[in-house]
Order: sequence, then C-alpha cells, then structure tokens
Amino acid sequence: MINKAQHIARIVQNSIERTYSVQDLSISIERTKDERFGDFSTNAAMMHSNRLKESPMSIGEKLCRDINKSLSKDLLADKVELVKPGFINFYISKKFWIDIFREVVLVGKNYGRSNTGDGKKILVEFVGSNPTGPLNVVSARAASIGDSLCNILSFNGYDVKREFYINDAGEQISRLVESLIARYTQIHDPCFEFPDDGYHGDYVKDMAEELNRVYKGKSLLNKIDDDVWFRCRHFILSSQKRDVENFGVKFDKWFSEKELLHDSDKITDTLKKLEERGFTRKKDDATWFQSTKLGDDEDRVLVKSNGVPTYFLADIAYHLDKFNRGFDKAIDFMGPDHHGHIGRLKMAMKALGIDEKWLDIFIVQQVNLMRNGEKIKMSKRAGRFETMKDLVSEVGKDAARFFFLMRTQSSHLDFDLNLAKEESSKNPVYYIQYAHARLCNILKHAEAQKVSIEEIEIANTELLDKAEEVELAKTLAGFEDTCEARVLTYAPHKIAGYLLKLAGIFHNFYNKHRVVTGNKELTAARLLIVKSTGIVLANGLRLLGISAPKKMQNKD
RNA sequence: GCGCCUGUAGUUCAGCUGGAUAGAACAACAGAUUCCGGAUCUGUAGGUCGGGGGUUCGAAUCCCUUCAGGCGUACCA
Repeated sequence: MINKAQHIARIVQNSIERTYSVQDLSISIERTKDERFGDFSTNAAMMHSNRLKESPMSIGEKLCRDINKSLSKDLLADKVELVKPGFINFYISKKFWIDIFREVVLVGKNYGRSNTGDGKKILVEFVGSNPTGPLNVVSARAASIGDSLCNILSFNGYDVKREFYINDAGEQISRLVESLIARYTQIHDPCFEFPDDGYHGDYVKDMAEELNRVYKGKSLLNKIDDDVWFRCRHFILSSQKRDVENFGVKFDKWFSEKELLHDSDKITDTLKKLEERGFTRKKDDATWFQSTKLGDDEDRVLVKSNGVPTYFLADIAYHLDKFNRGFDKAIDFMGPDHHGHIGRLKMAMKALGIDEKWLDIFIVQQVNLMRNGEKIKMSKRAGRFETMKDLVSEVGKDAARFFFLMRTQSSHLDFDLNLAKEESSKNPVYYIQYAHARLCNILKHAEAQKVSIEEIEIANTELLDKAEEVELAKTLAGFEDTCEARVLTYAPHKIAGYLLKLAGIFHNFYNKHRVVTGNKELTAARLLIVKSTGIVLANGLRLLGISAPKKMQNKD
C-alpha cells in the first residue's frame, strides 16, 4: 500500500522540478484538520518562497496549474487548489478512500501494523518499585502506559521486552522487616512499641499473622533474620505480581536488585568502570560520582561511608547491564518522585560512554482520585492510600486502563471514579466498547438474515457514497498514521483519542443509515463497512490492552 | 535559591516537527427513535490559549520575562 502523503509529496516535488528546475527541496504534506481545505495540503509554496525569490501565491499558482495538468482524474485527486496565504490543497477522490474498507478486511488483525522498528531490541522498564507495600495508583498508571507502549512498539516491528525492577536492597525493605517484626511481637505483647517511621498499613499485620503461623511466638527481636526478610519480600512481591497480572500486564523479567546486582560482581564492576574513566573521587570515606564534570551542581555519592552502595550506583549498574544485554534502546517510566534522578542517571550513562539517545526516561505524573467531585486524600504513612488493587476492583480493568491512557503521562491526572464506574454514554470506555458490541450485533443479525461472508467480501463498494460512509473510510485510513511509531512512540493516548472519534463516527453512521435492508447489494457493501470498522476498533483496543466485547452486559 | 512538570470553554483535557476561523468529552439548553441494542444520534451556546515582550509571511506551539499551582533538590529509594 502506497502512503498517500508520500505519493502527494512526490507529485509536488516533480512539479517544482519541472517548473523551477530546482531539486532537493523538502516538502511536507499534512492531513488537513478541516474538510474545507481538502484532504491533504502542503505549505511548500510558502516555505520556499525565499529560496525561489517569488511570492507564495505566485509560486502556488504555477505549481497548481502544472499539477492539475499532469494529474489524470481517476488516479488520486479530484481537485488541487491554491488557497489564501499559499496552501496547496488536495481533494482525494471518493473512490480512493472507499477502497480502504476492503483493504482493512483483507489485512484484518494486521491492519495498522508496520515494520518501522525493523526488529530493533527495546527494553521497557515500568512500574518497578520497592517491595514494601501494595502497588498504588501511580503504578497502575505506569502499568497502563508502559504496557500499551510496548504493544504499540511491537505492532510497529520492534522486539520489545517488559521489565519490572525490584528494589529489594537497601533501607526501605529493612524498615519494612522491622515493622513486620514489631507487628509480630505485638501479637503476643500488645504494649510493644511500633517504630515511628515504620510501615503502618494493614498488610503488615496480615504478614505478621502469617509469620506467627511459622514462628508461633518465638522472639524475633534483636536479630536480623534472613528467613523473615525472605518471607516478607515474597509476601509483598507475590501480591504485587497478582495485582499486575489482574491488570493484564505480563512482564518478561522481574529483575531483582539484590540477587542480580548486589549478589554478583556487577556493582563493583560498574564502580571500577567509572573509576577507569576518571569519574570518581573519595571524600569523607565515601566514593562520589563526579557529575560536576558533566554539568551537575554537585557530585553524587556512589558508595556510602559505611561501605554500602547507594541506590544510584545500583541503578547505574542495572542500566549498564541492560546495555550489555544487547538492547538497542532502553525506555524507563519513573514515578514523579524520581525526577531528580533522571539527569544524574543520564550523566552516568554518558560517563560510561553510552550514547545519550540510548536511554529515554519519562516521568509518569501523579494521580488524584476524585470521588463525588472531591479529591481523595492519600497518606502513605498512615497506611491509607489507594491501591492499584482497590482501583481495579472498583472500576474494572478496562475502565482503569482507558482512563489512564486517555491522557499524556506528563499531565497531572484527575481520575474521576464516579465516571469510570458509570455504565453510560458519558463513560468513554463504554462508548467505544458499545460501538464494537453494536457492530458485532449487526453482523450477527445479518447472518440470521442469511447474508454470507462471500457476499460481503465481493461487495460493490461503488454503492458507498454517503457522507457518513466516506467519513468512516477516511477515519479508518487514519489508523495507520495513528499507529505509526514515529508520531506515536511515547503517546498511547493518541490511540485512545482516535478510538473515541472512530466510535462516534460509527454511531452516527448507524443512526443515519440502516445496514441490513432488502437491498442485497447495498447490504453487503454496508456490512463491509461494519466489518472493517470492527477490525480497526478491535485492533486499537488490543493495543491499549482493553477488551472488545461482542455484547455489553445488561445494566440490571 | 536552583531544577523539573503544569496553566487552553463552567469542568476534565487534546492540539504531532510553528500554519488557514484554537478542538473534543462532560455539564447547560433545544430536538430525534414503528426498524440491525436509546449504553445511540442531531443542533445551540460557551475562549483575551495565565500576563507582558520578542522572533516571521504566520505563534497555543519557538525565545526572553513575569505570575500561579504541584514536585524535586538526601551518604532514602
């Protein structure tokens, strides 16, 4: 399939060559936002007005005349027109658009797929957190965005791996173990004091109960017990795994900071490498990364004065490990509290001689849960905070994912719980899913009327000339551009927006035109529309990790 | 103090590398259905793109400045 925009760019380029004998002028072709300006437009006449030493309108006029002359009508465009400041607008012929319905049905599940990635290996790290408690709503947001991005990258020919980084080394988990032992001790001695900076959540009490079944009241105080540590980590991690799985995300690897970095030589190797490259220095018994050499305000600690490596050093080692595993690119999604970390990590990569473009890091911004128009206060210290699990059980996986995917990751999101739960047209997820269910129902109805698949496949598309039909064709054609990785790589929300638009156009079409009628030929042609729309909706929803139901559940 | 994110309709947000009269959803108001699911559709109204400068054929978009909100600025992770 020839890309329409490229096709038009070629035409314009040729015309410039003929008219001005100038080559190598870059031409950009855009889809117009407004129908009145045709389907595609180019600003070439304005862009190159300086170089050609002529006014935009004058250039445009010449090009337009030339293009019109060379364009045979049945090819691509009905009309080419010059407008006001100097835009040249192309009106694509209906027939050219209508062909898309058959193409979509032929390509099916693969419609929208591309090979721009060319098998390049990409590692996407997201959600990853301390195993110190249940995953929260920001993790859920990261899970939606990260997972969907992976789907989109795969769809565009990249070889994608999903990875979850477990921060199971360091202070935080030690503090959790401390809290756990305190809760455990409290079972037998209610007066036992709980540490101020401990983890207050109820899940710690649940773990303590479980611990009690094993240790049966034996004192665990004044003793750092590997077994308790291990049980604690296991308890948290398996619940996190369950949450993520229920959210429809499958990680290729759960990367343990402790096992795979600290218990190996990777940390010391990384440190050695930084030393060799002249980026470390000693001060106050600690080892520092000389990030000031790369423009940072101050140097950063790699190894604390007590000899323990920092999270920062471990993360450098982790990323070096990713690089050594042969990935062409790494993408990280981090929580809003990590943003100070980004610059430093990138500097460290630079210090190690890794190309800056190899690593992209994005911040997934915070989430405010709204109920009845009011913000829900989250307090991690008090142990009350909205978890991913609660969110999914309250609004469902599909709604949760869609709401997160409607927005760019950088926006501070207000999540409206009431709206997400509502089973009505106000709720965009249901709106899209209903479009899919509705069209499945039409196909089922047609089947009952004994319309065969063969009839649909050989349908006469020339019968399709209604405005709503052409609009659907144009919109379906737009799915390819929407999926194109270049535009879309870090913006799954565009798929969500696209699906919403497509669903709306379909509902409109449905209301204006009856599909299954006594007119067999027209019925077949319209069923082709229905079928292709269904394919595109399903493909889009699949990229978002949201189901495309054949029928909607009854309200009551 | 410094750094990052955000500021667009009553509300929540789109707006791709600058483009033509700044879009959508929800809320508001007015309408549509003998028939494939009304969980639907159509229409109306709603804006000094936080403010002020600059760059150019042309700015919500780029640059400078200023105001407001959030976050970060640990030998925590």
